Amino acid sequence: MESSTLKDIAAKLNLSVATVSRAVNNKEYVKKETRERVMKALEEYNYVPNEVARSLKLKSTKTIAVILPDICEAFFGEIIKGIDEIVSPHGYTIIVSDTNENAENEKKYLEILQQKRIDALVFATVDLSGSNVKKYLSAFPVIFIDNIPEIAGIDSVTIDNAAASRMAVDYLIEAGHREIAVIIGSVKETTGYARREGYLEGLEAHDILVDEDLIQYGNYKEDDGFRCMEQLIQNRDVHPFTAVYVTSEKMTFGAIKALREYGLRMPEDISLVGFDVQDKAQLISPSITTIRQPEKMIGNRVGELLLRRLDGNAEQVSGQILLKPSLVEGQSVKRVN
Amino acid sequence: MESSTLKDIAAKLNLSVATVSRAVNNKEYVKKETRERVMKALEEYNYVPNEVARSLKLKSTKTIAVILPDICEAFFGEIIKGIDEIVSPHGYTIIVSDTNENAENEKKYLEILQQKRIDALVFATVDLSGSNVKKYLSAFPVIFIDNIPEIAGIDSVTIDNAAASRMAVDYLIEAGHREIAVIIGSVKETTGYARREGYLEGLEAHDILVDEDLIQYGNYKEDDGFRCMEQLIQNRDVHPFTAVYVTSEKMTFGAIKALREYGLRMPEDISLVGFDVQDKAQLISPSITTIRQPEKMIGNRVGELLLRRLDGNAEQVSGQILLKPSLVEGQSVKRVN
DNA sequence: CTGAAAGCGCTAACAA
DNA sequence: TTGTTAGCGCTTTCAG
Repeated sequence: MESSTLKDIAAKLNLSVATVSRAVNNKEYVKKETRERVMKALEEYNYVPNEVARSLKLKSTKTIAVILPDICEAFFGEIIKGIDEIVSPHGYTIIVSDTNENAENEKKYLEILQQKRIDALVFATVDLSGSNVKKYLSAFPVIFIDNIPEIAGIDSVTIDNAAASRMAVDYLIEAGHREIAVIIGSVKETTGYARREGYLEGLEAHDILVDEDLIQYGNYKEDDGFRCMEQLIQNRDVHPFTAVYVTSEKMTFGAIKALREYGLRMPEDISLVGFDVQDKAQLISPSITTIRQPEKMIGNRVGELLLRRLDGNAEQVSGQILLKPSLVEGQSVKRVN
Repeated sequence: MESSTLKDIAAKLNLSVATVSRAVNNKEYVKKETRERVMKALEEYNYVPNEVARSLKLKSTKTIAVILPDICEAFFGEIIKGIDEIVSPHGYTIIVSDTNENAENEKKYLEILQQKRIDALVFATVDLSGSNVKKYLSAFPVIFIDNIPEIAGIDSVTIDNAAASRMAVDYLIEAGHREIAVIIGSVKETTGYARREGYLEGLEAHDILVDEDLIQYGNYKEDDGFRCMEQLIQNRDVHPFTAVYVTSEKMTFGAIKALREYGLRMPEDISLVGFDVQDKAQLISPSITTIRQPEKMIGNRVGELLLRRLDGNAEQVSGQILLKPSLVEGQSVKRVN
């Protein structure tokens, strides 16, 4: 059946659109009897509110966009669920855009989303400089996750990445390792930078000298992990190590493949601590000791921050929320000595 | 900088909104010089088209919704990417809703999305009856994926599920197995039904008698896989089997866990063919022989079908597109005899 | 080639 | 308690 408009309903009932609108939206100043007549007509004539018209009038679409680099990563899925849990009871809908890790696509989506008049944005950017997003910061609230660009006064929700590295390094040292390599992301963005800091601090705290050649830089992809690990393995005579800490899931997988390819056993020959490794089926063996982020909680915090920004009761303290990571013990680290 | 409207621009330039609109939309009947003046002003006064107003006027939001049971499954992620690849060049944006495998949430989202006036829907439903979606079939084009409810004349894109089962069974028989158990979804929806048919056909074609007790029914979740496998194992004296075919990724994981728990080795004691198993890191060992769906291609076909429906050149033949699954060989099947 | 005017469906003063 | 009116920003006839 064709759906009808407020005007249609008003005509059928010999009322004004204003009155029907009030009834529909449960506003006051509608006689009980009138309200009932309207409610009945709504059913009868199949009224479906037009959210587009509503948005135009109210200048709010009740829509929150999430831009992320790869929708296939379960990590982001959990975050989205976490956000949704908080904002959907308030009538907000989430729309997701996948950039395929491509900064140009980010630019494209940013533009489209502004045209669609989203109310707010949650952004996991791959653009370290943040130059693309700058011009939108005044158009709608933006909350960064995962990767925080170097811009002053922005909102973000992440784990304490330095602390994460500290946990990994401390754990390895505790297990008796002292020659600890690391495969890390670009230090040009805050995430990579903080993870590196934590690693350095960890060594320092235990009076271990840093060997710069044991620090390899990748770009979070599996190939990078492979390449970095390969590099480490090849330099092994000059720069020996017994353990490696890899700072992303994909790089962890790549690193493990390199180990295999070079016939190195894990953990017998090399111990490994990964990052974000999600082994939902617990089928990987040996199971991997890994740093984990509280995805759901990240999503929840983002949702709460979002609501605060959208309420606009504007206590505009920029919120750099840091959550605690955890270390999940597997069998990929060998105790030595 | 505040963004401005067509009206603002028109005022600044002493033109009518109509003319400015024409210029902005690259329509004809605009003097070249005027067009240039407008284009320059657009920049200068920071004009951002209001897609909401446009949608209201044009009665099209250029938005395609995807409702799915769990956004964390990479399977759906790939499909979304596949759809996006096709439709985004035509100006459509995708919005994703995650129902957490809950039919009530499907209902909720269906309603919201209709209010938001989406142009079309791609639906991976968990509601076998399809009763929730029926009333929306006339409101916008709906294309079903993954799980096809029993409704006549709907569009869908799936793999040939019977053929998939045939492949799995033929493969096992070829490897010398004749006592083949199966863990399958509900046969009340077409997917489960077809997968069962394929299994039965496969046995029949090789003159193997069907033992109904070797057919276990679950609901696609990991727990179901575990429970079904457990059942099979416990009945093993009376209903022996050397191989099992499991028809979803989660159930496959559950089944493997049950095998482990009961001390059965794979493939030495029991051979297994899984479904949809995505071992992106190739870290599971032994690697699992599995049926795979061509996700990207499913997405592409959905996108194409969508465009055809949206163009509305209305060759309304309902499209039940069937794609070919494939079998990826791993090490979970043992050759016998 | 350009402008005036209507209207998409809704909300919110303001008046009655 | 209800109706009238204006207007959100845009597209599109139709007239000039």
